[in-house]
Amino acid sequence: MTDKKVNEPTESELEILQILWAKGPATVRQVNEELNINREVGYTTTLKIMQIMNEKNLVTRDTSSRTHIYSAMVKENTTQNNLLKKFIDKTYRGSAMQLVMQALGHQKASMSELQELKKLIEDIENNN
Amino acid sequence: MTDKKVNEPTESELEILQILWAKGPATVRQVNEELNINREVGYTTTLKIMQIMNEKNLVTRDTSSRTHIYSAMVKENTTQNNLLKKFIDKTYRGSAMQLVMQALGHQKASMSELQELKKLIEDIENNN
DNA sequence: TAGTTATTACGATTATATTCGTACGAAATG
DNA sequence: CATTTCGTACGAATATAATCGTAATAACTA
Repeated sequence: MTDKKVNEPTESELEILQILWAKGPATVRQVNEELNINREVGYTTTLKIMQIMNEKNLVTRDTSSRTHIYSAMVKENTTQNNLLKKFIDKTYRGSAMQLVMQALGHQKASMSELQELKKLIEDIENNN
Repeated sequence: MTDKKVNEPTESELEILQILWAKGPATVRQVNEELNINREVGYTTTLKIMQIMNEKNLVTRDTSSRTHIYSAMVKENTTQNNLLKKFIDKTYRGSAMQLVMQALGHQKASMSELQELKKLIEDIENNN
């Protein structure tokens, strides 16, 4: 058991990860400005959270120049999957299918998305 | 705007709702015993949370006898949908389809479930 | 009926996440 | 070079959720 425990990001941390995933490596200021599009957040607040994220190894930072550059250390896909698993357990008592059914009602899917989805289902059927 | 703000249950509250949804109306003791199957929780802890849930109108209680009987006031479906919407926004930047795709990888679906799912997709296609 | 047990109410404590103020120093600017 | 601006570090304050201890009293039991 030398594996590090999986550190789930908190809500604020996830918000910051989203920005880093979308924009790539960024400074605290850049992230903070991005956050402030939606809601008011103080600069040192963002800084502090990103420092904590660094301790948790959710991000790394390049400290070679005075202005540090932060990069996501966890992958979007992996993070989503971890959160999804937990969410399914807590909210759907483990039934992924039930979640899928409800989620389909949640958004108008494009034809191509539906095609893709059908193909995915075919694949699953064939492996059964 | 006379509508009450939607009160999302916290994690502990959701856990208790799950029990009430599954078992129907129950006493604090019954809920607490159920919770203790998985992890240790003090009786007064459960009591306190259920009292808070009552204030939030997540549950009602029959106080006609000394031992109060609690019932869920919110529907499982509605609660799941509210939480799902928020989850999709926060974790999948609003893309329900992406969540669906990932969720399908999360559980072996039975043939009948897959049938049901395909039917649902057909329906969506026809309404497009 | 005396003592034990069960139940509620409620405040206090603990845990965790979020927010922010302040200090300190580096860099830029006039 | 003095002053202002920008950046990090860090502790403290605040917010919210979760846990529990204690008091009061109703109900049960020997």
